[in-house]
Amino acid sequence: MTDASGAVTEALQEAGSKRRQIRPKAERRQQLIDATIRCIAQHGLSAVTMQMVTREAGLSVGIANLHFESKDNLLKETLRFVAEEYHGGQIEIMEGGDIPDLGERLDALLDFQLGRGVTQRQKMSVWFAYYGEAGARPVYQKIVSTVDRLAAQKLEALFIQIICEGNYRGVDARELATGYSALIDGLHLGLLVTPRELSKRRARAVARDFLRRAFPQHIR
Amino acid sequence: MTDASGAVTEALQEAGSKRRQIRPKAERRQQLIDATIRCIAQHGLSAVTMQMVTREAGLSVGIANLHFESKDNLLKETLRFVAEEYHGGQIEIMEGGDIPDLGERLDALLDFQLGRGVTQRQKMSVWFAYYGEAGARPVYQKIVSTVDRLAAQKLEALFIQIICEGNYRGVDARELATGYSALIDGLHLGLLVTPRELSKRRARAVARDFLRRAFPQHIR
DNA sequence: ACCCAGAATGAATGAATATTCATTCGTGAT
DNA sequence: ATCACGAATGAATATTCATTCATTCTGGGT
Repeated sequence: MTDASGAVTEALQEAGSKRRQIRPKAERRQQLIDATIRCIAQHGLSAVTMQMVTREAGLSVGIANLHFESKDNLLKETLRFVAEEYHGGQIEIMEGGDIPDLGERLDALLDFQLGRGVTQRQKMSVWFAYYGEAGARPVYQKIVSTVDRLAAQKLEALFIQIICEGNYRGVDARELATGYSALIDGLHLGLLVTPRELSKRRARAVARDFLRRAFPQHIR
Repeated sequence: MTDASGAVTEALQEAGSKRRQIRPKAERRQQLIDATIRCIAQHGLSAVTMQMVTREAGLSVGIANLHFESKDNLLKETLRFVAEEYHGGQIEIMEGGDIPDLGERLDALLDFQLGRGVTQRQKMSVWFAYYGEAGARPVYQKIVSTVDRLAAQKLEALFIQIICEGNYRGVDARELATGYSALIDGLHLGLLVTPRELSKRRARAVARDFLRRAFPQHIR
């Protein structure tokens, strides 16, 4: 019976019913964060309103202030979510217990960074919307730099392993890691702002080229 | 006498006098654009108000709508100014009639892109604030991609010259240009968001390294 | 000296929006 | 079946902000 009533509820909601649903706090929070991401991507950070977000989430305006205390906080938590999702995925690959071959691991990283999931316009828009405000908002800066630092360390560690394994000379792991990260960021930016000039395919080729120059034995 | 009265006026204004000054349209426009840049850098694009901009410019609120027809337009024109300033400077160097040596020209480009003028927080903030909104605002996208395309062509042309001169093999000018542009963008982003982790000095070193790998004979 | 075109002002207006809170209603416990 | 807790609602409030425009003032032309 539960299933049936669930289906009915869903149908009613899609039809615009105002049937009220009580759900756990964590679920509502995620629902609102997801809606916020969609709104930022579609309308831009500066145009996002609470009404817009809650309508997108199919909820009432009051709910946002119930689960997050303010709009500011909702935006902050949304950034935290996106940042952790992106860097978390990266870090998992870089630590990569499941991919022993270092060359393959690099490829997996590249796939993640320029593959379907991350380069969806939605996520990129959100990412850069916050970067744009970071100059003026220390809170955003802190959230981003915290996860960023960790990812940078992991990347450097991976590069060091590769340098050892390949016995590469005259290569500074740290500098290379900085360059690679910057390159990926720049490519994301290009994909977002000038998708006409830069295809995903080409972005991947460019990044791969960078790695090939540095680690010719690992990237063929 | 003109000079003296100018000095007096300035002094009065600094002291908070409300003495009214009539100035040519072009000058007022620039004054407002400059104020807008400062406001975006300090408060973030989404927090900028007309009151804020006009106060920063030392003018009344009405004036902004006199010279630009709306806030939207003021923001659009400000982006156009910043974009043209940045790309104009770049293009001038790349065409570089005054620097015949190609290696030196590359160095000059690097100096411009990661030197004092461009990497001032102010300019970078503005730059990325707009990028952040570009996903949702076709107008911004168009302004940026127009100047971007031109700069990309010039860079490619310069790289082709260098490849010929150095007789480099297996290097695709277009792909390299894409990579270099993306790298510079990414470094700007790093300088803006995580200045603690990335100094200007290191950013320069990273970019130089990229060029050295590609054109070892030209960059020492 | 005096005009007056039009630059500049800023109080007033109205629209947009974050936040509040009195009320409603679903749900699990009894 | 009933209750009571608290999740959910959305109309109302207070604030902020873009835009307008009646008025004031400047400076070049006569």
